[in-house]
Amino acid sequence: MTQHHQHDPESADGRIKKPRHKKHQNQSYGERLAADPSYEAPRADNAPVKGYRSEQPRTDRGQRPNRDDRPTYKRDDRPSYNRDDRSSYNRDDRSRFNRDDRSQGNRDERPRFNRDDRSSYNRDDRSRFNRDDRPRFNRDERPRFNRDERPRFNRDERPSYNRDDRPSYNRDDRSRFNRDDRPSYNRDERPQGNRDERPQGNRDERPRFNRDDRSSYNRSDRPSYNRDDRSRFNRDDRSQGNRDERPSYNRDDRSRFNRDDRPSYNRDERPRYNNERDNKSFRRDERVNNRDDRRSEQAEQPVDLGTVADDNQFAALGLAPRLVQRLARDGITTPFPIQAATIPDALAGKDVLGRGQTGSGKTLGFGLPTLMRLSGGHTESRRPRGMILVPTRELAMQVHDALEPLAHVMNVSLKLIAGGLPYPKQIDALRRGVDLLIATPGRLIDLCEQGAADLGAVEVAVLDEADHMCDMGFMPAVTTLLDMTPAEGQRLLFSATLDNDVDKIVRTYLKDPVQHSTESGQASVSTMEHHLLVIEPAHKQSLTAELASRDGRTIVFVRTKLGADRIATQLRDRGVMAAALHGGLTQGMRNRTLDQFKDGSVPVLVATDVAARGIHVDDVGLVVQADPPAEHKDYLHRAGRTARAGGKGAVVTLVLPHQRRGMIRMAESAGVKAEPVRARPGDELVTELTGGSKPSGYPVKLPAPKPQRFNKGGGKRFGSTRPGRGHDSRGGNGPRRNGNGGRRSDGKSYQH
DNA sequence: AAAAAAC
Repeated sequence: MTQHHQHDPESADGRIKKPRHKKHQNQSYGERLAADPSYEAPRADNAPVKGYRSEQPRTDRGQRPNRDDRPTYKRDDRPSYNRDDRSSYNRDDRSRFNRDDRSQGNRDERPRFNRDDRSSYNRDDRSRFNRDDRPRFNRDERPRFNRDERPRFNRDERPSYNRDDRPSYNRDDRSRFNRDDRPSYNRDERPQGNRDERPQGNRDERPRFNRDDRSSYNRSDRPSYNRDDRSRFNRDDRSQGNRDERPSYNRDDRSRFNRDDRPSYNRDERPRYNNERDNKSFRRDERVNNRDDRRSEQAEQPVDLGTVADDNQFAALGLAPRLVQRLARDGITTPFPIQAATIPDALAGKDVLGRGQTGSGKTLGFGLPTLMRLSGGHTESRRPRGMILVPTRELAMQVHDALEPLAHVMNVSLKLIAGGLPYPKQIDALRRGVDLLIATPGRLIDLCEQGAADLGAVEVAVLDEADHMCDMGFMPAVTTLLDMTPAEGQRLLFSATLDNDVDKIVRTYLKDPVQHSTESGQASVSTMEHHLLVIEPAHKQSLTAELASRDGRTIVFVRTKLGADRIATQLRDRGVMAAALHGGLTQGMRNRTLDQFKDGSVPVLVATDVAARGIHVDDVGLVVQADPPAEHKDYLHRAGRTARAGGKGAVVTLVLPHQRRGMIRMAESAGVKAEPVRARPGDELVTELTGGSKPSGYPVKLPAPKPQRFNKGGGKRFGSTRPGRGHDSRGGNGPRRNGNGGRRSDGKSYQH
């Protein structure tokens, strides 16, 4: 920029100068003043400067005086607030407010406010507001609410509310309750009740209540309540109740609940849960020894898992035979594309960036290499060597359950670290030394801060659903945890989509990552159909109910937690068995609801986006988005709950008119080919989607939770030592609220 | 922008 540029806004003294108007650009001030005498020359350099640089007193500029210049606030100088100096507030000197001297204010002389003379407020005299003349609100002409013509509420005609006419409530007229006429309650006049005249009631003559004469209440004569004389309840004489002879309640003799015979709940013999509790010793050194013993023992005698077919492609990826055998036992013999792509690289120790659609098998994609790597190593107390981070507790459970049998054959111990379940077990497991953690961020950070866990030995760190983990809210937690892991460790990052701030994480934490994207980040499952229904707001409820009343499993997605509760209730009121799932419920409720959805007793799940990602339930035939998703990624995640594993599925999005444009754009970016269609309840399209079944209209109730008798704690996971409290590990009454106590971590309150 | 994630 040249020094004398025409538009250089800075003048020599550094003040901002307004550029001249274009029209007068070539005129000097003199010339312009000559042409227009009213023209005021612009401020010269010595002209008074306005604003804070001005020499002008602040008060002249309409500002309050500077602190030191303000005289009026000095305590002793203030004239007006000194009580005794006030002139105008002196009570007796007031002229205008002197009660008796006011000319206008004399009550009886004021013309306008004289009660009876006021024209406009006088009820009967008002002209404008005269009751009978108002055209639209004329009281008497309104047919239904006309005061005097209403037959039922006319004051004088109502029989029952007239004070004096009411027969029954007039105190003195009551016939039945007249004090003096009541015969039976007057103490002295009762014929029977006179104390001395009662024939039977004479204290000493009454036979039946004589203390000593009673037969049945005589203490010594009662046979059945005498503690030692009872025959049936005599402890030692009971034949059936004898502790050692009762068959069914004897703890050790029960056949069905015999601890050692139950296969699945026996802690020590369950094959899949075997990891931590093998040893009965509580002394740490012994436990460690036992643990090592177990390892070598199992290594010597591997379970016979069947043979590996020659063409098993998992074997070709470089996985251990035992792992391949275990997979084959579950019928998993052909790797999904994402697995085939990432497993070799991950096994080679490289950092991997995996992008695959929901349901594409990402869990095994990172799980198998992780287990391979951790197998056979040595884990110190509190220093796990592997960590898998997931965004929701449900997902953590799912990953844990999926990897558990595989971890078992690889002799890798793993532990679910998530909120909502008791600390002690997690802390114990860590202290004992657990190889692999599957964790949600909050609890893991908590445990690290407590000193229960140390991530300094983590060789493999996995981030599942990375794009979600890189959300604004999650990012700090995730970076905190990744910062605690050694930089030279291997990092695997898996996600359906790789946008958001994923690249920030990738740049910071991954070394030369190998990227594998098996599919585009778009909807490409051919067995999934998409429908955008443009609906009237008033039809939303009934349409949702119609769609959800179909046979088979349905997930209804809504935007907010309150919305989930509300719609679930509405659906049940209309006869559709539905339950809400969101993060505001107790972990126990969340588990129960998900279990009920999985076992089919509740076919409709109304969920927030807590269920949008990763949750796998078979045979969800329809996803209804009662509220459109916030963005296209959410659409894909939600849609991914249906048409899993090659099944068929439909996604129906209810779109309100004002959401139409945004929804079309979203569908485009999601790669969904669907035209918005107008729809109302009962339409053919809706019938087609639901198979024609309609909600019954009769309210239904949620199934009661299964009675949990011997399986203490009430569930297959999150077992509490206190029966009856479900999974809620907290004390106290009332529902457990959101994990952070009903308060958001960002300090705002929930608003809906 | 809500939801999720710790007591």
